[in-house]
Amino acid sequence: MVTHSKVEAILEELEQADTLDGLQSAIVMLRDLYHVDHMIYHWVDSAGDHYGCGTYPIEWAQHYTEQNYQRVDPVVIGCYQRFHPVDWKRLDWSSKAARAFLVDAMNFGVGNQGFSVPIRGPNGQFALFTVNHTCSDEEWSALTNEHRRDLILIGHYFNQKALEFETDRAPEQAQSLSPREVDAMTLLAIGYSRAQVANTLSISEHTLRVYIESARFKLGALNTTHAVARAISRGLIVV
Amino acid sequence: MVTHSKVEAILEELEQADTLDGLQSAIVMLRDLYHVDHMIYHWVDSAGDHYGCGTYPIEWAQHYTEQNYQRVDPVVIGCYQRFHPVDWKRLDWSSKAARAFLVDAMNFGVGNQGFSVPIRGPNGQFALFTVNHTCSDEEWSALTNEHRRDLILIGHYFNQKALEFETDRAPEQAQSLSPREVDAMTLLAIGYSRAQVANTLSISEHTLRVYIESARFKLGALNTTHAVARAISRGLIVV
DNA sequence: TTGATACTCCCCCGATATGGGGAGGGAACA
DNA sequence: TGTTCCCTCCCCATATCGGGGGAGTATCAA
Repeated sequence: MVTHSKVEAILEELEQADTLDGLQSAIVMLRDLYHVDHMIYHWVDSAGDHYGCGTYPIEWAQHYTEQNYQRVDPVVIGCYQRFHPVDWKRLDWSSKAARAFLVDAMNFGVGNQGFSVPIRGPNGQFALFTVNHTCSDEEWSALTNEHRRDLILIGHYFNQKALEFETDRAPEQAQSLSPREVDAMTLLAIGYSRAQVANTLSISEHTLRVYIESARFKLGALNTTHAVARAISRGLIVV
Repeated sequence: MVTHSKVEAILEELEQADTLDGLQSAIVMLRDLYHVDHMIYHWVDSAGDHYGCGTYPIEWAQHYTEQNYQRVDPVVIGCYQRFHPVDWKRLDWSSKAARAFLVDAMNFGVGNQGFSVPIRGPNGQFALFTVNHTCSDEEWSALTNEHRRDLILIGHYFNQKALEFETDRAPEQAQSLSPREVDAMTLLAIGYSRAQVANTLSISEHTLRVYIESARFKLGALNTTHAVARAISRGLIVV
């Protein structure tokens, strides 16, 4: 049983943490406090830079990365489309790749029950805070119902800390797009060709190119598709 | 003073709510419970469709919309770049437009103290949950420190409800992509050219084209950029 | 067994996008 | 009053994309 004062104390301590080691030991403490097998916090993004901490065996974490499992992991895919925390049982495990992934995970010591909190930050940052355990459905349901709100808050504070540590990675984030650039990106994102976009905006195609290049530069993108992708995931345009 | 059991009760009730009126009356209750002048929940969206409820005078809400104040509102701008809730005093009010906005707001009965929780959902959804009051800095600081976590949670549950009501805006079912198609879309989304993607996946460029075309077909996309944009906004890939 | 779905490979060619330049006017901000 | 950013327009060469063909493997499920 976890009392609210305990949760408060944990959050206070989390707020004080100023090293990555502090987060790692915090998550171990949390796991013990809630009497679960595993607790994990990690960033999700297709680029290489991962950040996370938790109690999964390192072999599994490595294997996950090597296999690029986030591409097929139903937890990642499912949470990315949701706002509320979700029990793993409610996710879509029907695909072949998903079932293979699950078998693999359990071979590495991942438990049969899971509960994950999706967390979103500025600039399209996305992270997962997950609790994992081996037990019956009934026990798990009782556990998650009781601690759901604690877990939301703890995930939130965890993410706050992680953002503070990783502040160096998003230095020129405030780069916003000009109205015309937003127009251009938006129309490209809905499938218009350059000629169509230029026509829609009633400007020459040459002018349009300037906007696209400018947006590409601001977004640090390598090409138009990349720029549109970044604009969407940073929430600069809505499609 | 607000006890945790009260917060729990509120959250429970919030979860039960099934009408917009339910949210409106909930927010009035919350305002009274926390003894503040105003409490507001609203979506922030560059497009036209607003959604929100709260206790600001309707004149102010209308005026805000008419003046397109979200473009200059330091609360919106500041929260959009932050993850943690923020006291209005810590925002940047230095611009001329911001000061004019503030004067206008206070003329409409908006209090001098504010505390806003940024909330992010899938597909770039962004909302604000705000508490507003008139009092001294010391009182306000005590109030926000005491209830910060409650407000994060309440904001979260409010948003969850709002998303449920607005579920109609995301009707299209996600036609899932094959692992290879996900690979292709993901690599394209991070700026790789067709040749680079093919090389990275160790397949011929011709094969890659088959995947891209297949994904484009499944996503109903007109070109590669469109396909990537759809894959991202439907949560099929993570960038 | 048959059918469906993924995954892999190959040809040609025209349409389109990209990247490298340069240049001028206007609004806003300090 | 100058600097900075935004909007607008232009040329050219080449890399990339998109559309049209066709064909073989493997796995899984009906």
